[in-house]
Amino acid sequence: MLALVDCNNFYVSCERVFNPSLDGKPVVVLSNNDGCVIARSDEAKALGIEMGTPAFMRETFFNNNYVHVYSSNYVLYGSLSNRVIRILSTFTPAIELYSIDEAFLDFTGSSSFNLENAGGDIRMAIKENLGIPVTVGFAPTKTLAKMANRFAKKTKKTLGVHVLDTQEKINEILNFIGVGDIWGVGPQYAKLLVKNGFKKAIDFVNAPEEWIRKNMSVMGQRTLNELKGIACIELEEVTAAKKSICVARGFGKLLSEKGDLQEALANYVGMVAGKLRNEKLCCKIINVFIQTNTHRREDQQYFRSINIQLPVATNSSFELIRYANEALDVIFRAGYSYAKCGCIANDLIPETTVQYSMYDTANRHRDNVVMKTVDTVNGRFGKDLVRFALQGYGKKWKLRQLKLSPCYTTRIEDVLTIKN
DNA sequence: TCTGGGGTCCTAGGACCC
DNA sequence: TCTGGGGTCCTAGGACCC
Repeated sequence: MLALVDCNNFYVSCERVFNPSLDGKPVVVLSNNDGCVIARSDEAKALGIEMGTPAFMRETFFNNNYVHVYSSNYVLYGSLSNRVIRILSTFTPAIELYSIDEAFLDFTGSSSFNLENAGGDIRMAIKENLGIPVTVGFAPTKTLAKMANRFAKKTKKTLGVHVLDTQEKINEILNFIGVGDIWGVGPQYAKLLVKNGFKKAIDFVNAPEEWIRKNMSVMGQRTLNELKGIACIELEEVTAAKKSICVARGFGKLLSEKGDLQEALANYVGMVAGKLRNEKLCCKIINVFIQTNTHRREDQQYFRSINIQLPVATNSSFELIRYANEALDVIFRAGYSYAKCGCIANDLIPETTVQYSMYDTANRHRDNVVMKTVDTVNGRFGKDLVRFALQGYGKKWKLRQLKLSPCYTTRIEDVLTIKN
């Protein structure tokens, strides 16, 4: 049996841990740049606030309904996520970290104990130690465990735990859940399925396999098997090596000066390089892209990206910033209002297996020492004290984060003070 | 009349996930 | 004025090879 443990409204719950006055009130958390709603409390959902709603369109509504609005604080959420995982690890060592707020746990072989009780224990441990509410779904396959979890959240009767241990219980859910709520079926496939008469998950399960294979590729077929109880998606206890690392951001406002884009890009590339060093990886290819605001139909649109093949794989900030800047020279066109740019590192290899070149002109040993020192200094002060020239101090591109909560668990100045 | 077959690699685009 | 970011996988089509 597999369990899927999923934190309820995770980002909102994190905000509530350090601000209990938010309990029972409508709370939303916004995406980067305070763009759209990416997490909602139950009360916010009840008000009809949809996932992905642009915040600026609902500002009056938020004010009129006393909705508490927060910018996303990924440092805080990441830190609490680690603590959730630590608690989950005490229940079984067989665990896959699926996302910041979800984990699959394998209870195969422990069928002797009561799963309902085990689910209740998990919920209580995380609630009491961290103050975060979670929901647990048990089932023989990942896709069914997802479904059990979703069912537990939707019905409320289940007290946050649902176990799919008989075909009758599985059928009950398949009859209840719409195709769009199946894990692996997104909006496009949901539309296609409904158009062809498959409305509920049960219709999907009974659909002809050839039709699924033809219209939804092997992924659809896999989902079909998973729903029939045939496990096709393995538990990945070891986090797979990353295949790409990306940093891309919309700017706080539109930019048309090349210098401003250079500065933004240099900062994002610096972040990519930092992530690479963190994971002890180097990249052989970087992709740089710039784009205008696609929502503004009235504006001239421009999108362009370019791949740069590096002579020697690297994770050095100055080297990558230099290449990215050359890439920008190629793709930049004057006369557009740019809204976003980004850098993706591809073809990642471990630091230790970099193939050097006879014709290499860079002093890699020296560069590595410099980067290590920069990381140490910046790490100690918790911010980018040491910066590269192109990264500048203009910050015209900077994110809007007007409603950011403190980093309660990771920054000493932000630790809560208890009054006496 | 008849104009090969089998393979690899790369890229762009589309789907999905949280 | 303001519309997220970071990932994965699959497929089709084109270029190229012998």
